[in-house]
Amino acid sequence: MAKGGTRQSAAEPRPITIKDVASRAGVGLGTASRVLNGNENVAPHLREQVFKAVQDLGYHPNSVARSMRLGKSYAVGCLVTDIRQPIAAEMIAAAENTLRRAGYTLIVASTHFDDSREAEILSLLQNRVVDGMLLAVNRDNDPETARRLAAINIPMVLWERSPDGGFDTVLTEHRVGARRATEHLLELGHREIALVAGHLDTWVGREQRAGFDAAFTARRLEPPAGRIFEVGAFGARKLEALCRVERPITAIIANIDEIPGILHFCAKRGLVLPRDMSIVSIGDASILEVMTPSITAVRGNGTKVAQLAATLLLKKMADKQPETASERLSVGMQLKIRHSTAPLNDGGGGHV
Amino acid sequence: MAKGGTRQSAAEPRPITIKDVASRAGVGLGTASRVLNGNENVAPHLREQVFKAVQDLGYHPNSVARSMRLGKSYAVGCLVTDIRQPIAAEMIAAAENTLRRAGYTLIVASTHFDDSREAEILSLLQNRVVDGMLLAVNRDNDPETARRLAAINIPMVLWERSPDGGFDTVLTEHRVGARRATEHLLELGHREIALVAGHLDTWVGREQRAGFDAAFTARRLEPPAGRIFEVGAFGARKLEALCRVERPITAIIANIDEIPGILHFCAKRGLVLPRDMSIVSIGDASILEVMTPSITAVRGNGTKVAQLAATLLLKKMADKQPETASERLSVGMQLKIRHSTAPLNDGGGGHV
DNA sequence: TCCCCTCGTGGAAACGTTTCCATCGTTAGT
DNA sequence: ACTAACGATGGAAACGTTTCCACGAGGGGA
Repeated sequence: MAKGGTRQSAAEPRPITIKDVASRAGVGLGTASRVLNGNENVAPHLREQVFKAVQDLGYHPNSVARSMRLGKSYAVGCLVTDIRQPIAAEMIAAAENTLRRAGYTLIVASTHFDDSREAEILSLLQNRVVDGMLLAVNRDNDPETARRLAAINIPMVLWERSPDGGFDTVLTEHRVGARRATEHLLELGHREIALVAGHLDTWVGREQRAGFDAAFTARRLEPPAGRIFEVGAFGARKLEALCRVERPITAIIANIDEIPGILHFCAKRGLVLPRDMSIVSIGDASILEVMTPSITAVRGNGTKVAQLAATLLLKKMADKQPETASERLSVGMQLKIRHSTAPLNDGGGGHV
Repeated sequence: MAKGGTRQSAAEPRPITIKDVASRAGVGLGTASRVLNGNENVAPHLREQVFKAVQDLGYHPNSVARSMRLGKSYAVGCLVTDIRQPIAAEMIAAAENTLRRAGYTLIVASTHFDDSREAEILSLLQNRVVDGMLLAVNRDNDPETARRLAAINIPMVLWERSPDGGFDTVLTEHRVGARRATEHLLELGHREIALVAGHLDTWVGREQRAGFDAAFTARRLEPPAGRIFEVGAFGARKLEALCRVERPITAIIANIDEIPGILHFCAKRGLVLPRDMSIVSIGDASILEVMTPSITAVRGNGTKVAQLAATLLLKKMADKQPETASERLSVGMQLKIRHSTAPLNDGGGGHV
C-alpha cells in the first residue's frame, strides 16, 4: 500500500554522536572528545558546555567505535566446560568481579564437552572480539587444540590445565588434594579404595591419579588395580561389581558430582555410612556439611584461583612486551574431615 | 640506552586486514568482502583466489569493525543477581546455547545485590555494546531501576520479574509452586508451617507468599502470622524461636539455599526428619534426592525458562518494528514428593 | 619591540569493515 | 551489426571514535 510513502517520516531517530555534542556545545570534535576522556587541557567553561550538551542530548558514547579506534575491546572471554558446575560458576563469578573492577566485561561460553564448539569459540577470539582469554577447557592432550591455542596471540591464562604447554596457568593442587584424601583413608586402615577421578585426558584427572598412587607408594603399598574410574564412566553397575569381588572396596574417593549417585547406591544396598563404606568427596559444598552423615571432602578454592587468574591476565594484557616468561600459580587444597569416613570395619561386610 | 634505535624494527606486526587479502588475491576490496560474506555474484576463480589468500595470510575478520559498520554487535547481555546460584547457572547455560546457535555471544554480569553495579551494567548497554538484554535482576519495585529500564531502547526480556511493567517477561509459576507445596503440607495435617521465601521486593518473593496464603485461605484457614521470612534474614536463632513458641512449627517450606542451614539446625537440636519436622524445598537439585531422608521439593525448569526468554529475545531483535505488544510466557512448577514430609505427628514434639 | 615557546583548540586522518555507485565487458535481441 | 541490458568488479564513502597535527593567541624573556 504505502509503497510510495515518504520514507523519511518513519525513519528511526539517528543516534546521537559526539559530533552532535560538539556542535551543540559550540566546540570542535577534539575538544568534546578530550572532555569526555578527562583530558585536563580544556578550558573550564568549554568543559561545562560539553557536559551540558551531553546531558541535553542524552549522549552515550558508542563503545564499538571506541574499541575500533583503540584496537581494544575491553572484553575478556572465558571458556569453561560447563557453567552449571558449581566450581565453574564460582570461578566465573570471581573472575568477573576482578575484571569488572578493571573496566573489563566478561564474555562467557561453555563447550559442553563439544570440541567443535571449542574451536568455534576460539575462532571468535581471533576475531579480536576479546582482549584476553581465560580458558578452563580441560582436555589438554589433544594436539589439535594445543596447536590452535598456540596460534592465538592474545593474552591468555589457563585454569586447571597442564602447566607444561608454555602458557600462563593457575591451578589447584589436585595432586596434593587426592593424596591427602587417600592418606586419610589409609590411616583409617582402608586398603581397598576406589577412586572416581577426572578424565584421563585432563590434567586434573592425571594429577588426582598421581596423588592417589603416591599415597600408596609412599607407604610401600601397591596401589589397587582396576579400582580407578573416570567420572561419568561410573555408576551403580560398576559399584555393584566392586562390592562383589574377592576383596570388596571399603572406601571411595570421588568427584563431588558422583557423590549423589554413590549415596543412592549405598542406601539402596543397605550400606550404612561410614560403618560399611567410607566416602571422601573431591570438591566441597555446604550441603555436604549438613547431610547425615556429613561428607568428608577435600576442598579447593575456586574463588582464589579465579582471582589469581584474572589478575594475571590483567597483568599480561597491560604488558606491552609479551616477552615475559609464562607464569604458573597454584592454590592449595584442604581436607575437611567429617563423618563419612571411619576406621576400617573388620566385620563381615555390610550385607543387611 | 637504545633510545635512538630504529623504532620500526621492533614494531609489532600489523594485523592482517581484508585489504591485504584483496591485494594478495589480486581483486578489489568489494570482491574480497563479497566472497567472505557468501555473496553469490562472484566468479568462481576469484572466489578461489580469495580463499587461498585468506589461508595464506591467516586472515581473521575484525568483528569490531564489522559491528561498527553494521551497527550490530551480535552480543547479548545477561544480568543476573549471582551466577553461583545453580538456577542462574542453569539459565545462563541454556540461554547461551540458544543464542549461540543464532550467532550471538553472551556477556554475563552479576549484580551481587549491588544496585550501583546494576546501574553500571545497564549503562554499558546503552553504549550499544549489546544488541539485546536478558535481565534477571529481581528487585522490581525500585522506581529508579524501573525508570532506567524504561529508558533503554534495545530489545530486552526479563526473567522472573513482575510482568506488569510493560516489558517482555518469561517467568516460572512461583505462586502455583508455593501453593502446591503448602497444600501438600496442609493435606498431611500440618498447620504450623513456616515459609522462607524470596525477598519481598521481588516478584518471586511476593508470588511465593501469595501462593502460600492462597493455599490456606482456599481451605478457610488463617495463614499463620509471623511465620514468613526472607531468605538470608533467617537462621538458627529464628528457627529456635519458632520451636519455642506456644504452637511450635511442624513444617518448613524454604528456598533451596536455606535447606542446609535448616537441616543443620534440626540435626543439632535432635529433630528427626520427617517425624519431628517436615521440610519442602523450593527449588530442586539431584542431591536432594539422595539425602537421608530425601527432600521433597517443588522444581521449576530454568532451562526452559531461559530457552523461551532467549527465543523471545531473538524474535524481538529480528523485529524491525518494535511496535508489537509485550509478551508474557510462563513455565510451570512440579511438586516432587519425597521423604522429608510426613503426616503431622501429634506426639509431644521432638525433644530427645 | 620582537621572537620564541607554550598552551588551547579545531579538524583531518585513521581504525577495518560493508555497501553503494560507477564502470566495463559480455551477451542477447532486433 | 548495433544497441540495450545485465552481471561482475573495483573503489569510494561511511560507520563514530581518538589522536595527531597545525595554527593562533598570548605571554615572557632577551
